[in-house]
Amino acid sequence: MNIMENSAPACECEELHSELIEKSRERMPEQGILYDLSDFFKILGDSTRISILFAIDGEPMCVCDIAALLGMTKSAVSHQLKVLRQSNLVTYKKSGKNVFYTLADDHVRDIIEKALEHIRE
Amino acid sequence: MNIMENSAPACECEELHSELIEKSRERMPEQGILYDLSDFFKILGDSTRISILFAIDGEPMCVCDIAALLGMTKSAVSHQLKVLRQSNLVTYKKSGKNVFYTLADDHVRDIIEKALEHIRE
DNA sequence: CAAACGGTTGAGCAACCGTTCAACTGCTCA
DNA sequence: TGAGCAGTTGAACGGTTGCTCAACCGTTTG
Repeated sequence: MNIMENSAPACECEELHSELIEKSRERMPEQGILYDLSDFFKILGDSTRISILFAIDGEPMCVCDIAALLGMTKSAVSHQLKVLRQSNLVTYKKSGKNVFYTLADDHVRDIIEKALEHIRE
Repeated sequence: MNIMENSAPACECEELHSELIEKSRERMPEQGILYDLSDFFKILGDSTRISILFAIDGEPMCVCDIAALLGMTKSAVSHQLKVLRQSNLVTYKKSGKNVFYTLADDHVRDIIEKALEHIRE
């Protein structure tokens, strides 16, 4: 089932340019992809999480240090690290009492870099 | 007298690796940039808005057609278009009763493309 | 072993956000 | 000129989300 063909919350207007709509429909990625995409950006759409990613880019850091660096509680940082873990943006390595977090993926660095360019334009 | 006393919302733990923290602090972009960055990703972090961007990529579309394509009300689409307009991700051109929206920027296409690669990995 | 510390977790709360609804503007055409 | 449609807007509501707080787990150390 595709969003485009659903009958649910219908548009209340006539289809003015049905050809345009049809062409656009063919170009659209499938719904699952769109959700994955927005979910991915949702993760990056929080200043705490972005900050964490910058913090651990370069050298692994433990929760306590990240918390100190960002001026936040361990708990708040840990909650966000969980989100980043679940979306595979970070990995970790336990070492005694500490847990060191690292960027999991170079892709993410690239995307953030491109977004930085866009912002500074 | 507490050593940990500082202006920011303090972390409740000792600074275990203060050198690491200092180095990381130097690498960090300034806070304003971090906010701009997360604000940008926040815009992309919604499936409706991402869908709209895909829809109008290629050929300009009017609100009514986008609504028909996505199975949403004109109102909902218009609200999201406002967000996209305010963050300069889309531009528009009025033509009679219609308003045709277009992608404002190639940067955005690039970023979404990179994110797509990441998701499919 | 018990105390201490790093880290995680779940519940709860407040702020935020996306949709709906209703009212409105402005353009077009009969 | 006025009916009708495209589009916008603001208020309101319901779901989501990020932080706090308190309790907890696992490792280290005295």
